[in-house]
Parts: sequence; C-alpha cells; structure tokens
Amino acid sequence: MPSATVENYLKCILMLSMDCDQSEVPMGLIANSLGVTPGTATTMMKNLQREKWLTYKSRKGVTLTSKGRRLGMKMIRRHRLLETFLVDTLGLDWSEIHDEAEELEHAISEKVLERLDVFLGNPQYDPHGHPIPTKGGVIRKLPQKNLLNLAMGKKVKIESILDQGSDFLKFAQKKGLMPGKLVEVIQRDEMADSVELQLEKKSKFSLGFKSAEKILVSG
Amino acid sequence: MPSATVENYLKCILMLSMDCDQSEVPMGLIANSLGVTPGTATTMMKNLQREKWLTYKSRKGVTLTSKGRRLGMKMIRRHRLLETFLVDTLGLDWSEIHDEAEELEHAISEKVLERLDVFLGNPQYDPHGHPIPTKGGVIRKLPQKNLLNLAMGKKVKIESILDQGSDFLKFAQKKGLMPGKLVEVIQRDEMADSVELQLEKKSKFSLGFKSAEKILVSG
DNA sequence: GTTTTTAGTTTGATTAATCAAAGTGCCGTA
DNA sequence: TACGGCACTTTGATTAATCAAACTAAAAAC
Ligand SMILES: [Mn+2]
Ligand SMILES: [Mn+2]
Ligand SMILES: [Mn+2]
Ligand SMILES: [Mn+2]
Repeated sequence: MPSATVENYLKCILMLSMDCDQSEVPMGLIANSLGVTPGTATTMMKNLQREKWLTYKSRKGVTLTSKGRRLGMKMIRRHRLLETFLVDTLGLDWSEIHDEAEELEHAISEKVLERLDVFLGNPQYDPHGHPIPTKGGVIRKLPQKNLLNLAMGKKVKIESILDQGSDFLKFAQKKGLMPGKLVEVIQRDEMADSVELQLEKKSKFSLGFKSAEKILVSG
Repeated sequence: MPSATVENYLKCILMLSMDCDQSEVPMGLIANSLGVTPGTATTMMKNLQREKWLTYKSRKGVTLTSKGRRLGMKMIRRHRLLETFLVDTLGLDWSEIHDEAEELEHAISEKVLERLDVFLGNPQYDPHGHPIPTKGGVIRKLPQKNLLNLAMGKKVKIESILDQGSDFLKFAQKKGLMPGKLVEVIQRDEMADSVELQLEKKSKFSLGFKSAEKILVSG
C-alpha cells in the first residue's frame, strides 16, 4: 500500500530519531539524508501527516506515530535481513550490499521475508553489526562506546560500523576493522585528531577522530 | 535506467510476440494482458518508440527493436530465476510465486542475479517448466504438443504449464499435473469438450479442452 | 535591539503513468 | 459501395514525486 518513497522516508526518519534522539526530527536532516531539496521534504511531510504516518510541526520537525514507527521498523528489518542474505548466502562483499538492499526492501513481501529469516537461521545482526529488529518491531540498542570515547590500553571487541559508504567499508575491511575483531587504542593524539590502533596479528595504524567515532565496540 | 513500468511492457510484448508469433503485436493484447486501458497502451507505445525500444505502426501494432528484445529477455530471465529461488530455496508453493517475482524482478541487480544463478546451480527451467533464457538472451522453445493435440493412448511426460493463475496451479498440483510427471490421455469426448487422463499411481480424472491445451508434454 | 544568517516554507512548473470519454479508421457484410 | 461495429487513437484531466527560486521566521551575531 505505501509507496517505496513513503517507505524510504519513514525508515529514514526513524533512523534519524534513533540516533539524534530528540522527539522531533528537523527537515534539514531528512532532506539531506534522502538527497532531496528542503521544499520537497516539507511538502512530503504534510502528505505523510495527512495519512497519519507522523505529526508535523512547522519549523520544528516531525515525530512518527506508532503506525509510522511500525512501518519504519519493518523497513529496517527488511533491509538488514536482505543484507545478511546477500553476504552470507550469495557471497557479496559487505561494501556493495547497501544499495542493493535499498531497492529489494521495497519489493519483498512479508511472506518471503519471513521465509528468508528462517532460511538464514534468524540472524540477530547484519554484516555491519547492526541489530535486526524482531518481527514485532523490537530492536537492540547499539553499544555506546566507540574507538574515540574509549579508555586507552584496553582490548575491546568491534561490534558495529556506523558508516554505510562503500569506500569507508572497503577501507575498514582491508584494515580488519570488522565486527568480532579485537582491537586496542594504543595512543591518542589530540593535535592530529587521530588515534593509533593495534589489531590482533596486524600492524599498527592510525585513524582520524571522525572515523574512530564510527567504530562501535564493547567489553 | 528503464522504469519498472517500461520493463513490464517490454517483457509482456516479448512474451506475446513469442506465442502469437506474428511480427506485429496489436494494442489490444498488450492493454489486456497488462490490465490498462487501450488509450494508455497507445500512449505508452509512442513513448517506447521515442526511446527506441520498439517500432510502432498506428492501428497495426508494435515490433521490438533488438534493444527492446534484449531488455524483455533479461526480464524473463530475472523472473524465472527468482521463481526458481522462491520455490527451491525458500520453499514457497509454485502457485504463490508469480506475483512475488513480478515485483522482485525490477529490484534485483545484474550482479545479484548472476550470483543467484550460480547459487541455484544454473537451472534450465523454472518451477512451471518454463525455460530460463541464458545470460546472453537465448531461450529454448516450448514443446508443441499438449494434452489436447496429442495422440491418445500414449504415455507422455509433462513439460510445462502455460497458466500462471494461482487457482489453476493449485488445482494442477492437487491432481499431480506437474513437470516431470507421466500422463496418458485415455479418452476424448468432443461433445463434452473434455479429455480423460490417467496419471501414474493416481485415479483417472477429466479436464476441459481449454485446460488440456495449457499442459505441454513431450515424448 | 537591530541586523544578518540559516533553516524552513511556498509557489509554480515538470515528468511519468494512468483513466474516461469522445473521436476516427478500417474490415467485413450486405 | 455503403454501413455498422470493433479496435484503436486522441484529448483533457489526475496523482505522486520532484525541483528551482522566491519568500519568511527564528536564531545568532553584533
Ligand atoms: Mn529503499
Ligand atoms: Mn547494514
Ligand atoms: Mn514485473
Ligand atoms: Mn514461471
């Protein structure tokens, strides 16, 4: 019933509301992350409000209704299960699956998705370490710690990569920055805004603050 | 680049041109099999001609260009490989996959499709017994013989079912009319326009001429 | 407290796909 | 050869999604 466009908007708004976590998501973020002009976003929000997917306050932002949150969550589930399938079953590289899933998520039915979930063995995390919501719309929280806000000199496990960009993912893979790997921050240089890392059985290398913040860890 | 709509039109025109096999496909058939009004079909044909997918002769019909045939064939390949995946890998019923594949065929990329082909072991036929075109666009012809034009009293093998309707497919499955099964026409009643069939290890039953024509056989 | 900047809104236009309904060409039968 | 009917085409309108550019409100800067 909802178009692919509506599905994309709601998924996007839900994801923004989850990390920027205020109740209202501003137009700018939405327009920016979907690559449309601000005017398009404004117009769209009014239409989405008319169909009760969200509430819109002029010059404030939008808040999803529970109907809207439900659909947004369903899209995240579809996206992440599909990514898992593309990597685990078909053997694609984790840097090339995001855009594929971005299309397939609108074409796969509930029935096929649930079969796929069973076929994959009910995976809990996608290839980037992102939690897969349950069928009922429950999602685990991401760890708070990352390679920047972490205490130095402690071996931690990489849990999740927050950047979907294929260039960054290729780089991360080459360096071994992938979920499950153990890593230690051995130095931190405020002037150069970079941290020096040591991965098991690898040589040291350094990462800028901005990138370090995108690697979530636990332990 | 081509929209899902364009992809659907070209696949449809190619399929019509393959079985009605004249060089020109008339508007009526196209409009009818896509469920649009004749006016919509006419308008669309002009747009498709503008983009060199086909040539259109007013009140005659259309003929695909090689560019158009290539895309149409690609869509048939996608559709049938996806159907095969849905049945063989995910275990869906052959009566419920057509509509699913109808959507997925527009969302799957060339890259993912070729991986899927390898994963499935390069299947030659889809679950309904329809030949899957090669990557290069070559397709095997369907058998000419069916349960209506066949000589009586000869055991033949079912090759293909020409009806995608879920009701007919459910019925065919229940009766055992599926590719690979052996069947014999034991009687033919012109008055009742029906044929009586005997499948291996099954009780006899009869089928109307119209339905009998939709079951292709060989041997 | 003005002014400037930035973020967001409005307006008018465009494109793809569709329909209903009015109009037209052509083919077969009389 | 004229007529009627069917298949097809044209026209005018609608819907969803988008943009550019003019406009406006609210927050920062001065
Ligand atoms: Mn998407
Ligand atoms: Mn992911
Ligand atoms: Mn389709
Ligand atoms: Mn099929």
